[in-house]
Amino acid sequence: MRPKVPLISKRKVCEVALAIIDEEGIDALSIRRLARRLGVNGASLYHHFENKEDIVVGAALLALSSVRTPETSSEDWRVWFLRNTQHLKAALEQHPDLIPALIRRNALRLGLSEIDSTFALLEEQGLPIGLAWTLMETLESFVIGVVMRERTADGADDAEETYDAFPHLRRATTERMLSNDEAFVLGCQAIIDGIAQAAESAPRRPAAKRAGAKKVGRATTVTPRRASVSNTAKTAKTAKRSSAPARRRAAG
Amino acid sequence: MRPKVPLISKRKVCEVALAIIDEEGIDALSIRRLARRLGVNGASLYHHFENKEDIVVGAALLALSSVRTPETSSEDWRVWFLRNTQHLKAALEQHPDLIPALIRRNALRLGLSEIDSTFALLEEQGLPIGLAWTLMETLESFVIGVVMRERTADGADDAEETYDAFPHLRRATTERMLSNDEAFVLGCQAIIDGIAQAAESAPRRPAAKRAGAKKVGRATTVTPRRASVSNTAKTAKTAKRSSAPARRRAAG
DNA sequence: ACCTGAACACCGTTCAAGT
DNA sequence: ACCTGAACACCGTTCAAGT
Repeated sequence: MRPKVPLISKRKVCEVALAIIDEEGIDALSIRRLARRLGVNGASLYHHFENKEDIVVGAALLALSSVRTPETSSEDWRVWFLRNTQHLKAALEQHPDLIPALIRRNALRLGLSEIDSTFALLEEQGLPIGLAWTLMETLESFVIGVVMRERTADGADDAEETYDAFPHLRRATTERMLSNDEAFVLGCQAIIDGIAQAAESAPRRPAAKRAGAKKVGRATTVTPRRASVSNTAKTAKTAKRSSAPARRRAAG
Repeated sequence: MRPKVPLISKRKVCEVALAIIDEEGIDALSIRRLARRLGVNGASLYHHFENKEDIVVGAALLALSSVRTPETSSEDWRVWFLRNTQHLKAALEQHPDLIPALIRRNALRLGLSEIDSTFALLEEQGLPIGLAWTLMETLESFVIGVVMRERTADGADDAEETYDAFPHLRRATTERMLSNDEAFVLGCQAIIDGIAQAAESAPRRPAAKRAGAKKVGRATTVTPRRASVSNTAKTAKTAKRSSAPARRRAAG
């Protein structure tokens, strides 16, 4: 039977899905379970979502909605970019199960318009626009990696005797100088400074396009490369990899 | 019936599992499918493995076996550590589906004895042992994040007109200065240099244990500014150090 | 000890049928 | 248009039974 006002709202579905994921982990999320908790039949959800992945992505977007508007203050970009990165990390840490889904759907990135205005501000503050993508993507990658790594089991090396055979390892542990948080900030800061450094040895403006082959890294002479990076680019190397499309389900 | 020589070897199972994962993705790996390809009954696998996760981890270890022995040459650690990191990235890129399993089981790390000897060499080469974990974990995290991010769908912004509304975004794309590979090396190098920098402002040896440890980072910040992220692994630099512009900290 | 078929308790998804 | 029960084609895992 059909009620005049729909029983199901996409929003509500995503909220409950997110609750299940946060409470019991993403493996506990099944269509039937989600539907039961919504007081609804599982099949009904397919009138509102394409498939389960769609629901997970919806939950993920919900989880990240708080950090999807970047703070772009009037401070130096090195400062607010670091702070934004820390916010992203904090948000991802609250829902680490969702990271793969966010990556799959490219949903980690801000919307195009936010990116555009962010890039505008970066350029205004003196960063060569040609480094904006690198800055954003590199820090995003770092955050993803750090948060994913935090989830390691880590439950094997508790034996005190384990260290006896490995004195350096023990000392590395006991004399550890940086906490995880400090290490994270150090990494972010290093990347930011690295980009800033690259900026200094780059042409101020796209005036002399070819002139800017400076060395940024030892093994990496920077050749200005403009092949549209969007989707078609990424070159053959990554294209090969990303050619794994939606898996066919009942193909067998 | 039981043959005198077991039909199933753990090794063979992991190899076939890895083949399925690489050929069709991890979602295509099911016990029944794996068993059929092995010419065996699915239930039989449970005499050799605890569960499916165990099999996946076995496949993952197989995939990483080539990079699990670090190259520790006599070069400066900044050099061989970068190279090892690149090797790890290359290995993970060949089996990105396995990264979550590797993380879950903490299998990405080297064995304890390898870590111990790696740390020994690092200390021998002058790195304060208290920074060894941070160095290793930070770069590992970065690699994980970069490889995971490479898997993004990325298929929505193909419309040429999309960029019309976002001029900065377009220019950021067309004037992009660093390729993905270059950006990766830049990030690694920046982290390595950042650690090296932290090492310089640290006590050489655990002499005054509590003396310097505290002020290394204060929740957000790591020691004095490092403006000179050296381009090359060889550091040497230092010249520009004083030119560091008054940098504000992201205090909160 | 090792392998098997059958069964258990689940899945995601589709679809004709109801209103 | 929206919801439902039933069914389809799968899952991972267990277990008594075979040898």
